[in-house]
Amino acid sequence: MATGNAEATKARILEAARDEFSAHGIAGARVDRIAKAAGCNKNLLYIYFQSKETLFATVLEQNLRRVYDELRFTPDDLPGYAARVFDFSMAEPGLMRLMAWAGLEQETGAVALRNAAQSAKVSAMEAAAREADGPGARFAPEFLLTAILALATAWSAASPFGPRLSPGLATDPATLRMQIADAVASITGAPRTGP
Amino acid sequence: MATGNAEATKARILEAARDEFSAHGIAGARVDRIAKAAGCNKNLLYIYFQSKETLFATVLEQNLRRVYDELRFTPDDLPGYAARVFDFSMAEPGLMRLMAWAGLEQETGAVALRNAAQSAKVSAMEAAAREADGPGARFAPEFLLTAILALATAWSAASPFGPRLSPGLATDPATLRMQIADAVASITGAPRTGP
DNA sequence: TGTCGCCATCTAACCGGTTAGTCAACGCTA
DNA sequence: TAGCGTTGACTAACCGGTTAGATGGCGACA
Repeated sequence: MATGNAEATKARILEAARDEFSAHGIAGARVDRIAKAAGCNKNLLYIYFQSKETLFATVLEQNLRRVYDELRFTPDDLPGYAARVFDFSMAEPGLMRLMAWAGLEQETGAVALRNAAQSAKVSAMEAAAREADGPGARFAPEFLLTAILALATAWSAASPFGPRLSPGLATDPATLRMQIADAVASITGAPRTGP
Repeated sequence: MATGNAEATKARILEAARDEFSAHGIAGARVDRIAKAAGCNKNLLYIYFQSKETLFATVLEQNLRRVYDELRFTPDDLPGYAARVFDFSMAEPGLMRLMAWAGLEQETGAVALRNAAQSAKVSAMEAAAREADGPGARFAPEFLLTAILALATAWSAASPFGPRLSPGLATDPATLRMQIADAVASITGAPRTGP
């Protein structure tokens, strides 16, 4: 582990940092723990990333970008999008928690990224609505988008309402997924996939 | 401020603690700041409440109880309930943040309280559904309840999706309230209040 | 009535462990 | 040997929690 793999070390640090921040937030995270988990010295963190806050910002941005890359937005199939968001939120509880921490702490860094993603989606929804000129949607795109995201992530690890209540008898993900898509369908007025 | 009003001092501490915890969470909160804001000595906190964690638990439970007292649950008018939850979440952003922090940190104290409230509501919904024996609801009560809460609080200060995006052009609360109630109506199948 | 002692309330100062952040040097590779 | 990657040792500040004591109202007793 001597030389040559600075890039690998950086990646290891980012991964460890992701876990630590996801578990404890910025204020609760311990730099020593991150270094230990990454199998390197604490000082490396400060050489590669300037500070704890910068490290968090980097981790957040990197993972947020992953979300936007992996989650294709389909303005003409919002129930399907909701289902995919749900899948993602269940597959990556750590990432959900990370986003929740970032929201609570006054983390300003990723706001721009999020705003851009949001307005892109809103535009796409407007375009889709214009194309299929039906009866005119009941809700504005901004409202729908937030509602869909809230619904799709309501059962994730970061939500105060979902998993912590009655942990044993959690509905199995498959039916939950279907119900979410169904609910979104009835809000948007889209045709339901189920019977 | 010498003697006699221990009760008042305790209340002042609890208020200051609520603000501090709401702003910074448990790990980020500073006991010194709480004491200063409460206008008393730090040691009093440790006399009246045993530790920082206990103080947080006390603050949380007190405020959670307030929620359950002030928010009447109406199983036969879920859109109205959603609207009231929304109003509450907008009127008390600090409390929303407090609950979000408690969810992220592994705060176990208030779970029992919440579970009790949840199952009471689920029972009430089942009873209401049995009484008005319509076509049988599309969704199970547990699902509906979580969905409603997620929707109603999606625009609160604690939500990652709502207010932080496009802060200037936030839809005004009145229409937002109506839209939420409307969305809940279309999920539950309840008659809509609007046209 | 004066005053003595008691107890609840509250405070200033302190403590020891922890934490973010730094520094000077070492080894490996080219 | 030049330099990047890496490290152990270090520090200054911070922070939760503690200790010893000040303040002042109040009842008991003479």
